[in-house]
Amino acid sequence: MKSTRQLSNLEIAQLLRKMAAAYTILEENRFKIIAYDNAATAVEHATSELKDLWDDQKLETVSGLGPSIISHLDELFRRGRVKHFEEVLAKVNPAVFPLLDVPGLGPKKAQKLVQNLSIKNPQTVISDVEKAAKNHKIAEMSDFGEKSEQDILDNLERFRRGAIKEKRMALPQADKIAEEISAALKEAAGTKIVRIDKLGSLRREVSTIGDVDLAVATDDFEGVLEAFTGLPQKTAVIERGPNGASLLLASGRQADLRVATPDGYGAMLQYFTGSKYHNIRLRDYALKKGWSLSEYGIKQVNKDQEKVNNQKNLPHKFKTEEEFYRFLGMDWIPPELREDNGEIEAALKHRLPDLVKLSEIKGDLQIHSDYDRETSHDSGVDSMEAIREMGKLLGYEYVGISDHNPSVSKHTQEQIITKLKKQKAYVEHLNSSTAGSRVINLLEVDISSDGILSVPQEGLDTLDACLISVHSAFGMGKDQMTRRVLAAFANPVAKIFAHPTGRLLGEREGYELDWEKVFRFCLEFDKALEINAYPNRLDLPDNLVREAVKKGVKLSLGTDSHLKEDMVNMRYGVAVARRGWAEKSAIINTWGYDKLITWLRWREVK
DNA sequence: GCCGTTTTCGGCCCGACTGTTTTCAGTCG
Repeated sequence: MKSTRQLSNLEIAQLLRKMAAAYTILEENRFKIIAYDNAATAVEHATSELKDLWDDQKLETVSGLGPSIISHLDELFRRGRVKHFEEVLAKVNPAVFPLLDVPGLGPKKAQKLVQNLSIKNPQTVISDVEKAAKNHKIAEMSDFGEKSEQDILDNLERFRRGAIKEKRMALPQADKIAEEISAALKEAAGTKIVRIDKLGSLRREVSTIGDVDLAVATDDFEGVLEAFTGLPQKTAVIERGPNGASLLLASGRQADLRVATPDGYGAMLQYFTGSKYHNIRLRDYALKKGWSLSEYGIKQVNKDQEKVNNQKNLPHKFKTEEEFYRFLGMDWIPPELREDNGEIEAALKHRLPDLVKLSEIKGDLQIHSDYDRETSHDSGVDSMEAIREMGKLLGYEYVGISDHNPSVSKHTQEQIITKLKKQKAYVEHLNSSTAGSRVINLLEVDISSDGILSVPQEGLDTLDACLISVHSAFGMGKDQMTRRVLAAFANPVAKIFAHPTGRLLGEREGYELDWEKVFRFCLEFDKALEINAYPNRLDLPDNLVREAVKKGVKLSLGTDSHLKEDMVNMRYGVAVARRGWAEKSAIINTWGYDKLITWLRWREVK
């Protein structure tokens, strides 16, 4: 089965959302609208490409896709278009759709605007609306006024800026801001603070973060909010309400604080940690049990609808999240799992995974040293000795030194072999003393565009093992790239595929790979995929980690440090692993030295 | 249109905020 065009999950989700918006304007049954919206969300969150699921006739395994939408998607993959969708969309003025991306404008308001202003052209609608607002045409319209006209102007302005910027931070950057603000707030508010936690995507350790959200348990809301809004890190106070406040920071980032009393803190923490989809599913479950959830606690749903007579229905309060989840009959769910990916079902059955912990990591398997400065890419700045000392400080049994391969343009094959033989002898010399962690003799080897490793076999054979990675020709198609990588990975010395998607957060999408094939290959030949903990990589991404974990593919953690101080970034690699439901057993860095070195040095018989 | 640990029919998340309203609809997170 071949479709005319590869449709990404994101494109499909956008199409479904467009349908939901169209149905909203056409005043379809509101639950049908919700169903389309939910389907869009389900597609966005799917851990596999929908096209691949369709190929395997497994679309119905995605919760949120039912028989009707699946039949439409079937048509979409077969013919590249859906007749029913086209008919529905044809009934809606196409100029509404660009407006939906403007904050504050939804389907209803967008429809009123294009209708009243007689706009038909989706290409010009944004500037047409802007012009109308400036000429005070919008304030005259019913359901709009002076204020909403100005809001539209402001939001169009934000939209223009946002369309260019809208960059989320990498997790480590957001984390650093959170640490700084927390420390300053503790300093300023002192004993008024009973507890302080991160919230939102930051607490769930998502790889990219929008705003920095914090929670404080206190009996003195005023005092804490006063301290927060007075922090010297701020450039402006954006908002200040009774239960929270928002600051603009010098970096242009926003920091939000929510406060709650200690006896109700658990429910608030749970609510604002999200994710939205986790909470929706949780409330849906609770509702069926007769409970209604909110940031203030859990209260009984009044079946008889007579809430008027029942003003005493105050919520149960929860000091901790553990109590909150226990009340619902489930285990406490680690924040990293709260994405509505099956964690609620697992928590009910008491079968949540025992997620890998930083303390279980016994070494770092990608570090660059200054041993050889004529490498194909950046060398590190610290010596192997300094790195192994740092390893010892972090409690590691071993450190994997994985410098880039010697530059091919600056060396002959013979010179590369000679260098690597020397390196091997040097590592052996280091390991003859017990000054720090054991050094593992690795190398990060470039995969050339034709799938050949940039080091001759005799050089590779001096190593304990090598990591392989793509550092050039990113633009090739999925099939060609998969062949390239697997050709290189077939070398018995190649044990770990480093930063496998090649993405750089906020800078570059990864290249495309046929993940089913890569996973199968790893299982068949006993290879590992890296979770690279470098701040702007965090690669493998969490959704692919989840797939790898499900299939039993081994994972390797490496910080890709070029400075020994960066080795502390290991915690972010662990965060990605945890978001992918990885237990200790999935990660080769949790093995002791003997087991690991045996695995690395093992060469399959060809 | 989707879904099932009280339902294959009868439900479908919660609260805040905003602006334009005389009691609520739309949007957001």
